[in-house]
Amino acid sequence: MVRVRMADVAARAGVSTATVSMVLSGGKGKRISPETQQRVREAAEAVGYRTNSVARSLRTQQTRMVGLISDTIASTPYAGRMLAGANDVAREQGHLVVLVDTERDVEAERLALHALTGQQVDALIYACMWHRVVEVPSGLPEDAVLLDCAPATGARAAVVPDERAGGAAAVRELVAAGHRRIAFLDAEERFGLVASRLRYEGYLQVLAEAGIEPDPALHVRAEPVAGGGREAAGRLLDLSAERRPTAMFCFNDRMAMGAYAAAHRRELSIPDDLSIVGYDDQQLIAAELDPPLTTIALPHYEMGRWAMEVALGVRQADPAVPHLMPCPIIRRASVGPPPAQFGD
Amino acid sequence: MVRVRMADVAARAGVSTATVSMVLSGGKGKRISPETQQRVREAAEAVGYRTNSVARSLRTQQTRMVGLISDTIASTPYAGRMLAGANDVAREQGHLVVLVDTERDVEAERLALHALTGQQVDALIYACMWHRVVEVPSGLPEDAVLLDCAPATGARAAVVPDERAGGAAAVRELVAAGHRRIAFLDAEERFGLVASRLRYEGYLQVLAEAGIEPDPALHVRAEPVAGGGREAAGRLLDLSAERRPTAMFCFNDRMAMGAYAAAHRRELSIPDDLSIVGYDDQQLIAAELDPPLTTIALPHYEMGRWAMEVALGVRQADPAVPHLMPCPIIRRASVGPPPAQFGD
DNA sequence: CCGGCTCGTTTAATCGATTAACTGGAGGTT
DNA sequence: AACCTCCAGTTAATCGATTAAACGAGCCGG
Repeated sequence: MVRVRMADVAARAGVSTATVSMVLSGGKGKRISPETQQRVREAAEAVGYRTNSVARSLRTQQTRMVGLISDTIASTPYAGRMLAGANDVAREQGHLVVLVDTERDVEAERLALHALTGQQVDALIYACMWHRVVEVPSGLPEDAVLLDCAPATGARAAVVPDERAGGAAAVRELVAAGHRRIAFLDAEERFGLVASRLRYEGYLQVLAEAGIEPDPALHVRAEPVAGGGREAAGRLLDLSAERRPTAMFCFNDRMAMGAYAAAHRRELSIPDDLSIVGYDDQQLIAAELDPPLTTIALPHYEMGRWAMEVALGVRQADPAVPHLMPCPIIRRASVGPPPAQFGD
Repeated sequence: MVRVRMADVAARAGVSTATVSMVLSGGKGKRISPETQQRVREAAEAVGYRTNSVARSLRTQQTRMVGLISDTIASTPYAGRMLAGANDVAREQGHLVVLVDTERDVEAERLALHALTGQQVDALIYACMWHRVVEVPSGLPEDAVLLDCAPATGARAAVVPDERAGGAAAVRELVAAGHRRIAFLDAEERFGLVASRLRYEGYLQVLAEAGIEPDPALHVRAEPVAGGGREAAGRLLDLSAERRPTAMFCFNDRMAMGAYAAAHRRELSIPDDLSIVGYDDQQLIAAELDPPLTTIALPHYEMGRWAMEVALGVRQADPAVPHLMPCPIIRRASVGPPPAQFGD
């Protein structure tokens, strides 16, 4: 590939490189006569000139690149939406995203940080692929933005889903449908999920608002996968009629998928006999269950956007406290009124 | 952030920048005395020097960055595995990945190409998030690698899944279990899926090998989602006993999920009454169905690796024909022998 | 004692664009 | 006529590293 330099354009247009630069890099500074501009542009077009951003970056000290360090691109299907949000904003702002996946390896993280700062990126985003509290790696610049994680110590611009409000919305949906015996199929504590505690808080809050005494027997824990959900839902459905829940709020859509299986196995129909709300709005699951699952969406795309907007200075952020991104409820068909014998 | 230049290190070590450069950029060319090397390294460490790769890139004409243009990061959960494969190789080779998502917009594609070539990336990968034939965008360098797509015209290094072999493996698994009436739940033609045709070819090939006359009634098409699978599977299961299939090969795991639902609704047990094989090994679906789904995995990670290896010259590729990456079968629990009355 | 050879290091050109400072000439003012 | 002001563009320094070529000191052989 032949590289065309600015000098080549200048020569062809019969002007200096300075003139070419001024014409091509927008109308700042001195004004160049329209004829000359025209001539330069034609020359550039003719020789197929493309400005070399490495050289420009060296001179201007900005690369129009943003580093995105993430712990794992691979293992979750959420990643895409978050990247998409970040990427969209980057493009809108004329920036490129440089992606590094550290696979949760501290050494890899250090190297990535070196590589990116060496690369003179204009901004940095540190992303987790599921909501958690992180020890900020040393060497992470002050103005880096945390995406889907909150700093264990210190103040940093950060954005996380508003899990508490999401949990509340889920339960509120069930309360509104008339349910009073609402179970929470939670993740086991050993997974140490921030989301687990917060969604539970939302659950309790709405029960309190509705004047429903929480029944500890309805807060069950299992592994947050389909199998765990099936097993936990099974236990609940095998309770005596008066103790059995008429609705379940599941920690995630996979558990909800398991709850569907448990209900079907017992010939219970959703939502006639049992209402279910999930969490995550997992692509290819939630919408495809039968009936489609009412669930709370994680705002990955929006968080990705937010982080990139803050990183590029398009939006201000208060570093003192993580920004809470709302988790909208996605109403589908898994919630209905409780069965008649439980109605009012 | 104070920027430390090589000159600062040189000053502190009492040598020239040339010496610092030679010490720091590996032991090529002239040899520097061990004492000086030591001194330089200490100085660099002391002032916290980090080489400015923009400057280096300008001089050496290589950026150690690889551009990855993809049509949609967002809409599929596969993307992650492909990125992960590419990213891993890039890291092994000391390169960074610059990601651009064009969202299938031709204009965005053109801009991305400009941005990346302007950025002087050392290599380019053009990725699709599902297997298809693409019109290679004009301006894509000759040595760019195509990932999960084949060029409509011209010869390019490219890698795609071996769908035909995958389809064959799926059907062979069923034949081996003793099935003779094997349905193919295909995607509708209007989606124009390359994979559809190839998997069907694999299906036919294995039937032929096994001496089974293909029954056109067992090749049904539907929308390739759970609902389509449910409906198509339902139609097949409602056939008379002697026409009904004992096994189904589904175009993808979502359709398989629908087939499960159809079977359950008819009180058929998997795999006792019906065997099912899917395709994609979709995370969070295949393994979580009950029983876990036997399926064919799309080798996204491996294709990502392959593309990056070719892009970086670690591996040679024949541009004349796309490289076919094997799709391994993932055996779980949805395949068994046909029901007794159909056995031999 | 001098030319030649190593060895370790420095000098200086270079990559390609940006931009502050300057220039030369047209036109205006007093 | 002398001086100022614009205008349209040029000159040259600069960003920070790499590297071919040059350099000087020490050593050896004749």
